[in-house]
Amino acid sequence: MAGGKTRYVILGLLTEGPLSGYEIKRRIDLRFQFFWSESYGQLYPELKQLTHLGLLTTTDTLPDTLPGSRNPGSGRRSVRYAITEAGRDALRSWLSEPVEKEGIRLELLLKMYFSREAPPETMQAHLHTFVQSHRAQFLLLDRFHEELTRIPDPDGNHGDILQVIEFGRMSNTAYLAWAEQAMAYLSQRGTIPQHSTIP
Amino acid sequence: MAGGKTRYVILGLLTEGPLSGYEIKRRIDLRFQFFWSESYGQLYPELKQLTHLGLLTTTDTLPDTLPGSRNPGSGRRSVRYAITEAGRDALRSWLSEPVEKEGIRLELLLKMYFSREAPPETMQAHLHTFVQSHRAQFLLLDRFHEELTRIPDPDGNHGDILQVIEFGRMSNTAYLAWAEQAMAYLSQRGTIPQHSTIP
DNA sequence: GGCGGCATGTAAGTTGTTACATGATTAA
DNA sequence: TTAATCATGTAACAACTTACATGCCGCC
Repeated sequence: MAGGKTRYVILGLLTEGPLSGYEIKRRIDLRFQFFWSESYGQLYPELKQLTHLGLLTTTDTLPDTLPGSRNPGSGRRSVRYAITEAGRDALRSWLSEPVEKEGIRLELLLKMYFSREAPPETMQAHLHTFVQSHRAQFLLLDRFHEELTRIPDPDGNHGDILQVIEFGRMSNTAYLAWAEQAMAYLSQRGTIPQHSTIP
Repeated sequence: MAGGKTRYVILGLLTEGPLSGYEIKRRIDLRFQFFWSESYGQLYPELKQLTHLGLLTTTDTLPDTLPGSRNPGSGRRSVRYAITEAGRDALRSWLSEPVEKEGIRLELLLKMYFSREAPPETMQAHLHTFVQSHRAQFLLLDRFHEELTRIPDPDGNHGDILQVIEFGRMSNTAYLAWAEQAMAYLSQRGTIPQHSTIP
């Protein structure tokens, strides 16, 4: 009973307006990248099930349904999903339920913990990759933030999302600061051999 | 091919000395609590398999094998596992492989993102729980740190572990700082209704 | 005599990933 | 014409959790 959150990610995203499965995936990859992920193998079956449960409705955009299209008979097929009132209820009910225990798994820390078994260069390389990917995350965060500010927000609904971005920024900052420290430690450890023999 | 890390957690932990399955579980729960978790359902079958592969050896401590025991025939049964040279090789080889992409899933942020669908009190309650659990994590981190300093470390091998603890402290600090900010935001959002009507 | 901690294990079920299959459209 | 992106979907597999079953030991 730990999983099954895919459902609420979908429902939540659709409160912003109707989307296709592909678009949902893209939003998750771009916006949620630093705290969530979903695969098509989860997404599509769940969309089907949610529709079956009446929490979503579908509007199948067929090739020729686009009026005034330059090239008739064109236009990619796509299934757009929209949330129903029942779907909104399900989302709200989930929102009020307590957050389940988070099960984080950071392989980097596992390797750091056991790294006395390996030369310092190994961990330095891992940390380097870590730093790179978290620096890249900052850029994605900025891009998302920019995107958000370009969308008008009369009722101040963007505040919650801004908080999420803030989380990304703050945790990333901490991760990078730590990585720098750890790098310094490793280069120092590297110069000191097993047991210092004073000549 | 994403998982299968359980193996290396076991192998790594056993570099510190022989342990029973139960002790391994306990160490993971106490020391790795903020970045890793394992269940018995993973642990025991993996121990069996690793032994089968020759990466571990077992020493079954049977009730009457304790010499000089006050009460003969007593002593709990426990299977102690020790790492072999092949096991060490496997661990070292894994250490040198690149860290796989981390798949974090923070339900709290998901809820924060969609929280405009719920009253501010909901998120405030979730954040409260979040703060509590991360404050508790600090205590566990301190306990572990203390435990570590009590163990003599002639060759300076504890440095790597200290870095892991440092990660825990720094990220926790960031999480708590963020939570405070988010709390402040929510109480302010709470006082402002949908659209401010100036009388 | 019962509870909590020590200790080992399994079976069933759920969740999630990967790889594959398919095919249209657009731009180089 | 070929690669990239859009787009939907499934089957097989791997990983992981939960709940259960079992039993000893020491303490209150």
